[in-house]
Amino acid sequence: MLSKKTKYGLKALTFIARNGDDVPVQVGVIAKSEQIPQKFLESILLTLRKSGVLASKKGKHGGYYLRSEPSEIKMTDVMRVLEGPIAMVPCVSLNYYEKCDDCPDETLCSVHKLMIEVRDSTLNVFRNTTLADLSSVD
Amino acid sequence: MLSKKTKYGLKALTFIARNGDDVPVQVGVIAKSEQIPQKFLESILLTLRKSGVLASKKGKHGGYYLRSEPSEIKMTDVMRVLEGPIAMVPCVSLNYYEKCDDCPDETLCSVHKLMIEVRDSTLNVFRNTTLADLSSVD
DNA sequence: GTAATCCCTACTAAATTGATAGGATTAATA
DNA sequence: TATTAATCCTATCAATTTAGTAGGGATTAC
Repeated sequence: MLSKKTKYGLKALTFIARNGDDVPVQVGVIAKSEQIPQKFLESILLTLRKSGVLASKKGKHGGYYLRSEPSEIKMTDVMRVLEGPIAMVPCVSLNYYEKCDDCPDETLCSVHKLMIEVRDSTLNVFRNTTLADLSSVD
Repeated sequence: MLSKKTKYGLKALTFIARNGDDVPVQVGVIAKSEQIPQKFLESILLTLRKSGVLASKKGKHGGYYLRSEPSEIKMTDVMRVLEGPIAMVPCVSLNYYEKCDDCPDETLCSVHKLMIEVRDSTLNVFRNTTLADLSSVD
């Protein structure tokens, strides 16, 4: 299951992208429009900022804005920040690889074999989708 | 993340498939060989039996065996039983569809759009992979 | 009838998720 | 400079899910 965190994060990013990049968008505005608990959304946007996807402006008339063009923001990056590793098991993760305690030989492990396939196909989607694709109304 | 339940279930199915279909395999044998807590594995194999993937024989010299040929057991079926819906959100699930409370219009939802893609690519893997593929040693 | 095996229900500890609370910090503007 | 409106940060918490454990009942081979 997709976590609420990721769902809210994607919705918020889409909202910001659709808004255009002239002025920063406030958390409160997004929360109200997208029906997201404001405090929860605050923490989500904070992690997106810390990870470099979003930038922010503090104080009055502050808010969040995209650090790059929507077409430059890949889902691989966004999903890794919000949802964590794309691989369903650490032993097939590109960025967070970890050997299984049990598995004596990965090449013989059926789970490993299957999860490599799943990882690759999912990765293929995320690599070829940007925030611009999500934000377009087609 | 893939649950342990699914991981153990897949390993057990692979073990049974590799064993050949002449005699039933006991839970204890699988648990020992694959380093899976026996009682936990018992409950997993039970759900696989109830869902029609496995069949069992009770009593002495009993155990579990495949109900069909490995090449006939699709990962779509196995994964749905073990891990639940393949879609990451209910609003893109083929078998467990549910409308989002928030989303007024799915066609405008960016999360929906992205998750359709992910679902399709994952489904493509599971539809084209059978237990025979997992069990082969190539 | 006894041993081995699946079957079933109930319980539980730990981790994760989805928040909420309260305030500190920063910046615009009157 | 005081006020207001924002982000930023830390801590806490209830509910749910996960990953098991416990104990015994039912069935079958021998």
